[in-house]
Amino acid sequence: MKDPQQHQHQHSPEPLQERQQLYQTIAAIPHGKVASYGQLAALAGQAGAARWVGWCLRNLPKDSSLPWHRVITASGKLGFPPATESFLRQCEKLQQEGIRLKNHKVPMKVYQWQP
DNA sequence: ATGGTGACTTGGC
DNA sequence: TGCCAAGCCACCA
Repeated sequence: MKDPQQHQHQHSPEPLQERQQLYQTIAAIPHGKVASYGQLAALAGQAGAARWVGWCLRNLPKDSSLPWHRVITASGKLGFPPATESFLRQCEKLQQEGIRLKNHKVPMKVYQWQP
């Protein structure tokens, strides 16, 4: 095709289903393990959409029981700035699962989920 | 349509 | 090890 952009009719996309796929992937992270945003995006069929994963978690329903605390950055840092309420909540939940943070970071070599 | 923002990632210094 | 610039994705003003 000469001009593919003109042929994108993209009628009703279904981001819902893609989000469900992501939720399912996050729910599969075992207790005591963590996964990175990018890793989860790829596993959910959305490679390269790490920021989208962050957005989904940000907009997670309040009543959701998803283990959001097991999702961290690829470098082992948490998604929140240190000393924030959310940061502390996540810290506690991780520690409850036996995950100890070193200098505000999770030792990925040890705790990263490897499906 | 365009530019800015964020619970990101990767590659180079 | 750590900071920065680009690249990426979805959303919003």
